[in-house]
Amino acid sequence: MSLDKTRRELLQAAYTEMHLQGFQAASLNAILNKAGVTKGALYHYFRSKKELGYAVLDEWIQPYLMTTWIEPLINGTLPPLERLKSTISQGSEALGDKEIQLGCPLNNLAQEMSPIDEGFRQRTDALYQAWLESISNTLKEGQTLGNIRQDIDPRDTALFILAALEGCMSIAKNAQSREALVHCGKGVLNYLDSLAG
Amino acid sequence: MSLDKTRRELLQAAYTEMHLQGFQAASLNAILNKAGVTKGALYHYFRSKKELGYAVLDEWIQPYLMTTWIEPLINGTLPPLERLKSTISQGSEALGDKEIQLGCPLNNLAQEMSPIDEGFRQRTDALYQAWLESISNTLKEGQTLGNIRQDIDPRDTALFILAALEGCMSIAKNAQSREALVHCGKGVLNYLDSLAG
DNA sequence: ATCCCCATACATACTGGTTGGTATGGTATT
DNA sequence: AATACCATACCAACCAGTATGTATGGGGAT
Repeated sequence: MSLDKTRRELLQAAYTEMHLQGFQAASLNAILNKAGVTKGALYHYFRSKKELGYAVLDEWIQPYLMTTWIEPLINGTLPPLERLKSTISQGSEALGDKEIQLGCPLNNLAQEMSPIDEGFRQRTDALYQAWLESISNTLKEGQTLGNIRQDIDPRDTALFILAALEGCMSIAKNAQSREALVHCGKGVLNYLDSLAG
Repeated sequence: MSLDKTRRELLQAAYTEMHLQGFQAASLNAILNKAGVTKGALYHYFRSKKELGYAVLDEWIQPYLMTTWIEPLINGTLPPLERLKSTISQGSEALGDKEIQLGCPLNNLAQEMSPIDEGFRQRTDALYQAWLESISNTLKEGQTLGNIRQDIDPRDTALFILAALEGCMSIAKNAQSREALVHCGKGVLNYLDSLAG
């Protein structure tokens, strides 16, 4: 019976290294060092570097996205608009300084890999679609409840909110500054307020 | 007398390759092939791959940013809010399909390199600051003219606009879709309209 | 005008190191 | 005994960078 401990440590090490260096620049030897195993272990569990990268997306980044950004929108008890605002606030505040400097891992991979590898692109796109749908549904719910303006298109608005969020992360990453993230996040929250109706 | 034709072709080839693959994954040999020269030429004009990357930012990306995104804000004759909207519209429409798929070259480099190389980070940050200031000044001008709301902070708002713009580019890049860019851009323009006052 | 001098502007060939990937072998578990 | 699990050793390909060679053209001396 296997607990796949080695596999999990490989995934974690790969995630860390990819988050720091990007996928292409992430060295397998560096990952192996960090995980404390050797090439034999790696190629026992994964057929190639690319499949390791796919697994990081499927088994590491996706769960994080679900639990801290999507599920609070689905399962939350607050009114829709407040639920959106609190999810964004909490998600941002939960970020450590290092995570701000390194940026959103999903966005990083999407930006780096989507033009050059279809497998990565499909995965990142699927995650964005799920995220988008959770925001869009929350907006729709607010519209039926009557406390979100009726004249906005939920999908377009959700797309814009998502873009603004990722943009804030990008700005903060480049400025290497939590303050930039806070200022930019304030803009997002102000925009959300403008959706009340 | 030298027209630095070789140097310019190296810069252009490096820009293209970096735009497609990213800086780290851009192969010098691929750049040399594309430019039609050899290593001797490259290392005659640039001391290292990194300095070539810096030069691409300084001499290729910066001019593009200035002429199509910043100077229209400074020299434009439209009223401030319309000037912002038209600059954004025109800048977006000028993008070819390939450029949408490959994303904003400034954002690409910023995302990839800012956590791991201070030289890149300083350059991309300086460009973002210049961009930010041009937007911020346009907002201020609108406030003094009275057709932009007085209760918004120009710098914070400019930061949010910039984040939203870069976010739209990111979303469109990952979706590989001009339609996504258009929908998302609509959100930006709507937001800008909400600043009128 | 012509010779030399030498810097500029590249091309060619090569280096040590790293890359992702493989082949093989051993060991523990079932 | 067979399979899962993983370490070691090795590979060709590629990497950025360097050492060296060479063609060219302009400037000064004659």
